[in-house]
Amino acid sequence: MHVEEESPYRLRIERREGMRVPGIVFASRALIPEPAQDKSLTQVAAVATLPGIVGASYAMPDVHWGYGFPIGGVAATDVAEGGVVSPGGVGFDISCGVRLLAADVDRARIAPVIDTLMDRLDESTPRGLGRGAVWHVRDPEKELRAVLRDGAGYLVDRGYGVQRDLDRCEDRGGVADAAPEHVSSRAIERGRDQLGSLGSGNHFLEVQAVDEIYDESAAAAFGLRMGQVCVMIHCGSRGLGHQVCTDHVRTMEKAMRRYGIQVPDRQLACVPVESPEGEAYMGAMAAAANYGRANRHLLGNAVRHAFESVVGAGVDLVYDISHNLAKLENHEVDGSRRSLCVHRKGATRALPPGHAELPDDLDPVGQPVLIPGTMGTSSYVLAGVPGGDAFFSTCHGAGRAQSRHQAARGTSGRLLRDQLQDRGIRVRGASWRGLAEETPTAYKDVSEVVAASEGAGLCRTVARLVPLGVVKG
DNA sequence: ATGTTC
Repeated sequence: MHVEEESPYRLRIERREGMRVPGIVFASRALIPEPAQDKSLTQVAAVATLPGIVGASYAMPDVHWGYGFPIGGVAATDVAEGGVVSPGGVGFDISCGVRLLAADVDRARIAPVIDTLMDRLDESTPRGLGRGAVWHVRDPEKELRAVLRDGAGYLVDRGYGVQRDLDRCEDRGGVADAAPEHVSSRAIERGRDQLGSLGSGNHFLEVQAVDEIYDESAAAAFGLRMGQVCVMIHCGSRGLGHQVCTDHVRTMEKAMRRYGIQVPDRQLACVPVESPEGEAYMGAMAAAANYGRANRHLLGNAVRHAFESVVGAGVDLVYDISHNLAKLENHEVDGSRRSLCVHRKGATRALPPGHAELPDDLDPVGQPVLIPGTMGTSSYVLAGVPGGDAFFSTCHGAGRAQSRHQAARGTSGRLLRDQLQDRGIRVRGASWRGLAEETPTAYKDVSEVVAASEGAGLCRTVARLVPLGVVKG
């Protein structure tokens, strides 16, 4: 494939057979995965063939191979022009995302109790495949439907969490047009006993400290100061979101022929946003997104209780943002305002200062963007900036460079835990195998990904966080 | 990512 370097951190894949728009990859050549084992640039080109796509098929610096769309992909379709929605452009883990909490305490003050704190978080964070959850209620099915409709707001009404948890959450804690009736009974059954659980894979809960501040005024507006203790939670919508994706991909595979849509890869199954199948998916996806926010909300609330009892410190939400979602947004395209379906898969929305959807206190600085690193490495807090041409989007994390199998072959979970603990990072794992698969050497360098994102004009860097202890899914 | 197989 011919990839031209337009400028540093901006590679271009020119239009050819079937592509409606070019491909734009915001990366240095060094950040592009090896094509022999990773077909992500082919996927960028394939996404460019989707009906109604506008601008370009974009990829972020952490791009790597995914289901249909690349992970790190951004694609927007024009709804009024027959633009499609594709579950592959959202991913199986609908509304997977990151929640960052800031404790009212500095790292020096928790040093004497950090092991106790990690033990408490270890106990209070259900994780691993299909095991338990924080949430216990009398009528789970009825309450689950309320969560699917209203998201975290329903939980605050019921006495879990506080108003700031909603003010500082994307969409104020819940997407408005969720349609629980398009979530199958099987999906609901899978989600019933998993609300308030981490899951597995790259999901984690980490106690961190602010180690570097690059932008004082933005950090202050976000509620962050040097040396402060934070908690980062990375998880998604568990089995419920997975089942929603599976159900609607199946429906679309059959329906798309009726709309005369042909795609180069079966995993790019899609239908017009404005079709019964498209609207059903959008509604079910929104419901799964509400489940995802409620999931992180409950885990964050458990963290708050752990800090209260072990440290005697309060914990405030900095922000909660998804990196696997499609949203209907208005953007200017070729000089006119259009309603677009913006798919972000392994890519984070990054609203600039002054954007109407920001809460008042974030209006002058832009939206916080939360970038989890890998185990033992830094994480970052970024902010949205004006301009950029990927519909206000940026990277979402380090991005895998090796398969899970490859990763596990190169190390062992026990060895990895010992290496991390030797560096003063407490590890509370779920499985040795899972730990080995998440070895930092299986990922790109998150600092390079962040530098490329800023260099490409997609965001600016606000703060760096370093890990003190990790509860691993 | 995922009751890692419909």
